[in-house]
Amino acid sequence: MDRYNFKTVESKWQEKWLKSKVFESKIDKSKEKFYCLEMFPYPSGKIHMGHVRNYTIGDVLSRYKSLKGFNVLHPMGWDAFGMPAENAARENNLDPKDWTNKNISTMKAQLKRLGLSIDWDREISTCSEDYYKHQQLFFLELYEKGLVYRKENYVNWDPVDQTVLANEQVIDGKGWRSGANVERKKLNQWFFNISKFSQELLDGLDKLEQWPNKVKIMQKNWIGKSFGCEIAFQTEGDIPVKEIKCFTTRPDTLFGFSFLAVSVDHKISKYFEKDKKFQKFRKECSKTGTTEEAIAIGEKIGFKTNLVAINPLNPSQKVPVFFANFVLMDYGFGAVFGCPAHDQRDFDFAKKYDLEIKTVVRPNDEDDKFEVQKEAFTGPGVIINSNFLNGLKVPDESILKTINIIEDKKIGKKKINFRLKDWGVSRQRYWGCPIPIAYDQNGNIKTIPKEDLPVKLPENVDLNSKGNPLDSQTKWKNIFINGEKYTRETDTLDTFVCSSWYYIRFCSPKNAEYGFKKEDIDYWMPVDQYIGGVEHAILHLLYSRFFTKALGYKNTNFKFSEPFEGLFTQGMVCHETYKDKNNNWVSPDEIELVKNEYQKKGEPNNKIKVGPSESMSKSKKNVIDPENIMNSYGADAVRLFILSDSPPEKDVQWSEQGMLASYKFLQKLWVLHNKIKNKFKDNDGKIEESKSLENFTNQIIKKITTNLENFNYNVIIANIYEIYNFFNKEIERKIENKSLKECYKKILILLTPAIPHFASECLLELGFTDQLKWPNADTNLIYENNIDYVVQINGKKRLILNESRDLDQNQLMDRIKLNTASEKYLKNKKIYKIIFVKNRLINLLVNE
RNA sequence: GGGCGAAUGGCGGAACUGGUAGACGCGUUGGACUCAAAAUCCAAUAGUAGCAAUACUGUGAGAGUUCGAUUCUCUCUUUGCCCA
Repeated sequence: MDRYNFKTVESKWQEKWLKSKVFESKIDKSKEKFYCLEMFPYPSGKIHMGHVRNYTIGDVLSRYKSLKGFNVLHPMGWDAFGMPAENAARENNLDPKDWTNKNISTMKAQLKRLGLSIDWDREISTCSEDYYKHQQLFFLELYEKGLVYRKENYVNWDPVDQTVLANEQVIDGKGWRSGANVERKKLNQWFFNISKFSQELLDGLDKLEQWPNKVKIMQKNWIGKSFGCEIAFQTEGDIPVKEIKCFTTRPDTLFGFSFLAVSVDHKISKYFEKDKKFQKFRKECSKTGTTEEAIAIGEKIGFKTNLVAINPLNPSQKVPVFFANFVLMDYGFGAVFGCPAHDQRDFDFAKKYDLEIKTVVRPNDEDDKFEVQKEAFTGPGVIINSNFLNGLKVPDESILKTINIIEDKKIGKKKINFRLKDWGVSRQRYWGCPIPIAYDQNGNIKTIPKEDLPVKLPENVDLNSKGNPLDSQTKWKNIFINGEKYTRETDTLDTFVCSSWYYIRFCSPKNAEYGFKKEDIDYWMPVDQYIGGVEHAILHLLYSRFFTKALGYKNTNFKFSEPFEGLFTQGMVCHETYKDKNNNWVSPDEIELVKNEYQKKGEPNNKIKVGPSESMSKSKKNVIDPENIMNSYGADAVRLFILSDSPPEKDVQWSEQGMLASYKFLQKLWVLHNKIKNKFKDNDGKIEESKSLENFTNQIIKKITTNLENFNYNVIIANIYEIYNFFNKEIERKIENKSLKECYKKILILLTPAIPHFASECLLELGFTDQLKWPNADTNLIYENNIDYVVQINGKKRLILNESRDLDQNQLMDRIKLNTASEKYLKNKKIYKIIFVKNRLINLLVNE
């Protein structure tokens, strides 16, 4: 008997699948569709284990749904624009396009080797003109709908990458890619008006029942709806400003007012521009980033003006007006009133500048003499020291009533504020989608005529120039439209724009006229199951939701409002980290185990320190290359291992031993398969002996089906091991041939989603070449006539009785009394209560 | 500081709507095969006591609800993620 040769089997099936186009998807209205999508990869060079995990999970689902009779769409493409291409091209003196396309072909071959059930006819790449020309058209359509605009704005500037970063691309005040300290800079930028959809994006979350709750909560927090009111404060001073508007969520603390703080970018700053001290202060402020986090952590500093603001509820009170670094122009009106007793930031500020701290809220369990001491009190309680507001319950009653009073007095009004800001999409980079805009001599915006699309990226661009390489492309930049001279926009679009609609393009990947065909998206959209990393929980998913809504805006033909019906976020692939005696990271294949201790290969005195298991990353060198693993063990074994060790939503720990075990298991399974194959030649089976086989088969069908439906893919692998253990014993007995054949065929179909090459080969060997269907569990065959009844005495398990099913309480009691083992528990004792659960257990409560 | 989640053998992890805790795998130990090793196969494997049948303890800690709690409620500890 041969060993299982994964090399020939796997490549044979991969060719076969490709040739017979089994994964090609066409609209078929007689069938229910299932659109399964995994987040498409960035073509960075080679696939990594994270991809293997992500796409294996998606493949298991696609294959399962397919066998279930769904018309499955399972496409793949490339998120091909972006900075790594530009950087790599610069370092190696290449064209980003060549670099990217080379990576794509490498990675495509690797994905094919994994045996994924992908419809490669639908492959798309965001850097191809066929893709981005439609994106440019969408841009113009959104511009016409008023959802795109240009404005001058402070931006997060990455001085290393020489580009603008969105707030969410700034982490700890540093650029998410370069790690450089982010600066503030004023630039003209293109924006998508995502904030117009704030409420809709928030409401839409409630309907996404198949999304993980934590992702919905993250998005909700990101959108950040807050309810409060705007208040106009009258001001006095020697500059011509009579009023400053503030937004607040705590108008009820207005009697605790002790200063008013405005952003350095507030319009009143123009009266201070000549002041040297103010200039210095402003510079100081620009050092702190613009993120909320940077502001919260950073020191609160202020610049006192000679203005005073009047408390509208208490006109005799006048307080100083400050410029302060913790107030952002983006939030509300760029001005807040300070109530130190009940806001920690204000409290810190007041301590520093020696301002009054007046307590106006007391906790429920304190009396009216309560005073804020070391920190602000922000909890619920009762309003005090506030004249006509006294006694109101904080927060609900007090806020609503105060807003009513403020509205009555006409000093402000109710207002809802969102934290979500418009999406800045301009990037000063070459390798991105060109923005289809030009400017006339006076700088007025001119849209590129639609018939002139796409605006192609120029080729042979010098990437070594500082800043945006497109700036120096004069030939490309200067154009004529209708005989008039214009200059092209040189910014390109954030690559998040490309990934915000690719799921739509997959429905009509070759449609030349437009980004999609209505017929196609009406059938395929929305995506039934989207699978990817949780790191995209906010940005990519929010942008995609926005893009769908923007395309549907003022467009009655657009039928869906949410792109992803179901979302699954998988965990990361981790590996132990290693450091040598010099504290340098060492990769797993550079070390060896000698006498229970790790050392660097061939260097007995270079001991290795084993660090915690962390997400695989090149910088920590704890990476396992999927290609090597596939060469040694084959695709099915890798799939088996990556699914087996942890639930898919949690991190999985890569283990060489586990990987090897999966490989060995397939060999064992192959031996078993051959035993079964030989058994078919015998004909002396008996019908009675096939009962347990049928019972087991139907039970395992039920288990695997439920586990597939619930994404318990690690348990499915355990179920497959159970199959092996059972059949390996059962095969030694005499089983009726017909029954064995039927059951085993079903079993092999169950194996198909996880280990498709192996299962297909086994099915073919036994001549099961008809259209395969997912088996249904026959519940009649699952129920056994005998049940293991659990007998508890005073809640403790004492006996297990195997008796016929459907016994009632009295019948079961009789059996217990007949059982000699029960005697010692029941002799001389009085049963005062019996709890009986049919076909399961009986609990006898006895007195001593 | 706020929100969400997690905690089960040496390890990764199972356990349906509250009903036999530890499925399945790794590792470990013993055995078979072998000159030997690897591979393979068989067996054992939560802890304590016992030759054994068996008994007691046991799902981060403490309380509560219940005939019965890994599962529900409260408090706490540790930890992860997100936001501030």
